Amino acid sequence: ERSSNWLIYDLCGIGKVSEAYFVFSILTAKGFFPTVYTYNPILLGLCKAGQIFVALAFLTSLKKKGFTPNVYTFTALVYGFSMEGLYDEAYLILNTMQADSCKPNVVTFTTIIMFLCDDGKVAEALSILDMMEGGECHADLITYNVVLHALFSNCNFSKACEIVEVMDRKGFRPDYFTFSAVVGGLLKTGYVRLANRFSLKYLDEGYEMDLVACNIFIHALYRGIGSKTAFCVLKKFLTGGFVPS
RNA sequence: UCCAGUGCGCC
Repeated sequence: ERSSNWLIYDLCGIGKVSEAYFVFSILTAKGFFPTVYTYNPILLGLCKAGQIFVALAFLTSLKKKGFTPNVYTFTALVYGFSMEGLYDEAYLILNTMQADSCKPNVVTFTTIIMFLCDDGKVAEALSILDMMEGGECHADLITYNVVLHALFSNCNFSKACEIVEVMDRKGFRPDYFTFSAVVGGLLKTGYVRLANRFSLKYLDEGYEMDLVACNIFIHALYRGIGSKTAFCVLKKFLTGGFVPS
């Protein structure tokens, strides 16, 4: 049964959700008992494919058979609704999931926040963040990264500074997601000099680095300080064992 | 213990 979950998980991961569902139906027809590890990946796969209503119907049928959803299950639905811009429905899930003794967690809220931001509804996203800060479910680094990404992409620097101060006060260390969100936003909006300063600062402080961050920083340096600096940084990465894509 | 959320570009 572990390996069937595995197969279903991998099928969903490569976008073959109907194949995964097919495997699921065969297995259950043979008397196999699915768990959250079996159907959650299918539900999320459906949601990511824009099939939120199929996912809903599937969940209804699971519940009828006595299978229990968990917070991952509802977070998948929240993902699906938010992705389609159906925020009222997403909010409704937050309330109705309590009937299945599930409470939304930081992932659930961060998911809505992210889609609201991408949809230009940053003020509404920030109000959810405020609500979290006032409640028992606190924002984590990913939540802040998502919000900073939106604020820097929209040149809302004053609010961004507030957030950075809150992060600092709470002891959250920025990571390469934070910096690529910040530098990427600055580059996109034309603040090349600022993007350079952030890049150099991050590089100086010897934080962790990955390919995406490397691309962004080299792009920033290339457009700002110039190709020489960018090339030096690239060279440093290459000799450090980085494999460019 | 096997399930969920964040960043560049290409498509």
